[in-house]
Amino acid sequence: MESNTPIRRKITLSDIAAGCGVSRATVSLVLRGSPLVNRKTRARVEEELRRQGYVYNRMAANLRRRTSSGIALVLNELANPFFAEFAAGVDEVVGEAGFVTLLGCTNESPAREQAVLGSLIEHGPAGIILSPAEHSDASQVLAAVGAQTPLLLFNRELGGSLPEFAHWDRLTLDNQHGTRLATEHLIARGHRRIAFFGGHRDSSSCRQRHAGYAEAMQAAGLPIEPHWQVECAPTRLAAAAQTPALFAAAPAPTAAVCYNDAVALGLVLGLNQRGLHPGRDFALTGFDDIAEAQLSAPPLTTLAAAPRARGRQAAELLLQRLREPQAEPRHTIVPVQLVIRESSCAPSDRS
Amino acid sequence: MESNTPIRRKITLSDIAAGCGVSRATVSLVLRGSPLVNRKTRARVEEELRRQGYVYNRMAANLRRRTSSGIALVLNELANPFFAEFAAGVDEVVGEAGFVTLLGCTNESPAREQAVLGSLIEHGPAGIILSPAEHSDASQVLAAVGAQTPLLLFNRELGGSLPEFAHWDRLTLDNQHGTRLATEHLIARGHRRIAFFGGHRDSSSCRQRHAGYAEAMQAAGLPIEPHWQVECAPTRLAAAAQTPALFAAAPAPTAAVCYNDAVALGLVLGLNQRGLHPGRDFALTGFDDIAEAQLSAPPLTTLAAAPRARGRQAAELLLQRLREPQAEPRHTIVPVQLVIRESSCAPSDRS
DNA sequence: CTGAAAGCGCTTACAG
DNA sequence: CTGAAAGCGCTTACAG
Repeated sequence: MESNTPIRRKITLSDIAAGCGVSRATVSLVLRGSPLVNRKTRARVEEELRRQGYVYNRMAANLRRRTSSGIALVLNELANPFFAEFAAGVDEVVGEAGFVTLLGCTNESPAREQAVLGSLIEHGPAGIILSPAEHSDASQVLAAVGAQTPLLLFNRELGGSLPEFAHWDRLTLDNQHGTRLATEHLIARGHRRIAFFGGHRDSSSCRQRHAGYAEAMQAAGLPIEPHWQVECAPTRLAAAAQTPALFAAAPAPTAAVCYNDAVALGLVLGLNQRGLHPGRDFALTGFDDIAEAQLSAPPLTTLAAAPRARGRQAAELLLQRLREPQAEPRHTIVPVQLVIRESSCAPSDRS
Repeated sequence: MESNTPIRRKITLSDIAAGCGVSRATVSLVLRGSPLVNRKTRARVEEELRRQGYVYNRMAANLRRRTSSGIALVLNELANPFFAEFAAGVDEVVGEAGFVTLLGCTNESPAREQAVLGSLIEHGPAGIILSPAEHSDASQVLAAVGAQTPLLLFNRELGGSLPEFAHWDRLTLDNQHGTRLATEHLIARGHRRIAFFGGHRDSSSCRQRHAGYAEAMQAAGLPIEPHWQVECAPTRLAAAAQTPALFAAAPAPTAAVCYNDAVALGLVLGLNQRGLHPGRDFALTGFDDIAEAQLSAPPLTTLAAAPRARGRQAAELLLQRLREPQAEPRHTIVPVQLVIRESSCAPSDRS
């Protein structure tokens, strides 16, 4: 609650009014571009604003008008290039609309998420874009932000049940359809023993991606061995370390649908360590199309979500909500695009 | 100047005061943790705060106290992983100190930088951390932010001369020393024909990195051929496209110090296209140690700047400045660490 | 220990 | 077309 910092005296409306012999009201009308003000008066005031180097105090104006010019952006992880691109997209649209982005990172900790939301909400943002931390809970979030402030949920579902009266919009990727495409692609190339690799099953995006994989396998009448479904943290390191689990029992898979690109790149490392050449004797796909994907060896077949465009979209959805507070909550599901590169081009006949 | 959005009625101090029969002043004292309030009164007020779901309006408080709880973070490029990590570091420290981060991206455009700074300054931030856009000019920045708000310059120098009365702190990487280390490393491995590849000479960091290279070459008594100094945009694509320029004339270099990792990875591509194997028949180094560096083929020898730590450091320097507004402006130069990986291990005898 | 009053910098009916 | 007055939600001397 503490920890602010004094700032030095600044020029105010009163200084300008005094400086050119009009009332504060008139200066305010000039600032807000009102047509009521006489041209000559306006010119005089504008000259004085320039002369004294006036800077508008938007916080004071917001207080008086009971408005807000901030949009809070709360991310589970900013260092991840996917979210960095997303944030850049959000900030573009937020800025174009004359708002300012209030940033908060939670580092995947629901406790930090509570703290961050609590701090941001005190600044009275017009709306919130939240990409929840893993295991973040709907009722906790509601307690932190209240039901007044419009909120857009991005990327993940919240745990617990979303209270009816919280009209939150959602923007999510079509995870399930994405991995279904990837799996069908591998099947079309002749693979029959396909693994699902990486991620934690308690994350909603992982469950959805796994479901798309399982769906495609079932539709093709292909069985799924238990040891083809390996969980691990969604990082390169963890994925490299877990690679042996795929080959712990016979029959070994000839291909893998990975939870995301980080996991896929880790699997590439793990395969290399076993003397396998991904793209030649093992096929794999990722998810996200991060910058590294097209540069890795081999280049990664993956699912592109266009994170910057998603950021712009998220901001636009939120701005729209601000315009129509009463409209029905919307759930926007974004299709995801299969980008075919060499990593999935291994033949399946290496059985 | 327009474009705000109405928010619904919220619980205020007056509601709480009325709700438990005390004055607004008393409630305020409770909120700010004053020891003046009777225990029983405090308990009653706190209960009422909870009951009504009060949320503190920090903007109103800031206005009255003439304080600010915002730190503006203005970045030339957020999508770049280096700056994403940096931003995450800044936000950590800013949040820990009870401030909130106001984000603005400029996408390397001085015009957008002006707009972003203009918008942020209206929100009265306590301080600003600015990583300038290329070609951003000191007097422009000063015009946008004024001399009142403490500003910390990160990463790049501003064009034009910095007015004396703007006491801006600076935090920069020791670019020159970094590339000197890289060049010396290549020389120690026996290379004598070493190129400096990528970047634009009108960026201050590029000039500094080139100077470190030239310094090491000169110290070793090695000549520098004109065609070993190739400029290009600091992207993979541009670097790949410019690779042939290194080999346009004899004698060809056997190694290159690259402006940054993106350029180095592009050079890797360009070399591959010529049938050369970096790390085997050509040695190269990068700068930044981005995540891809250790994963590329071959892994990249590079200079690590630890961007998240730099972000924390930048925020701490700014907070310190807020505590001591009158202290002398500081220029902090951060050493950068040589991380040796396979890309620089090509022997030099392929002449 | 508590309350009445003034004021942060703005905006907006309402008169004139 | 312009000004006097009230008020956004808070804080802080100042009395009592």
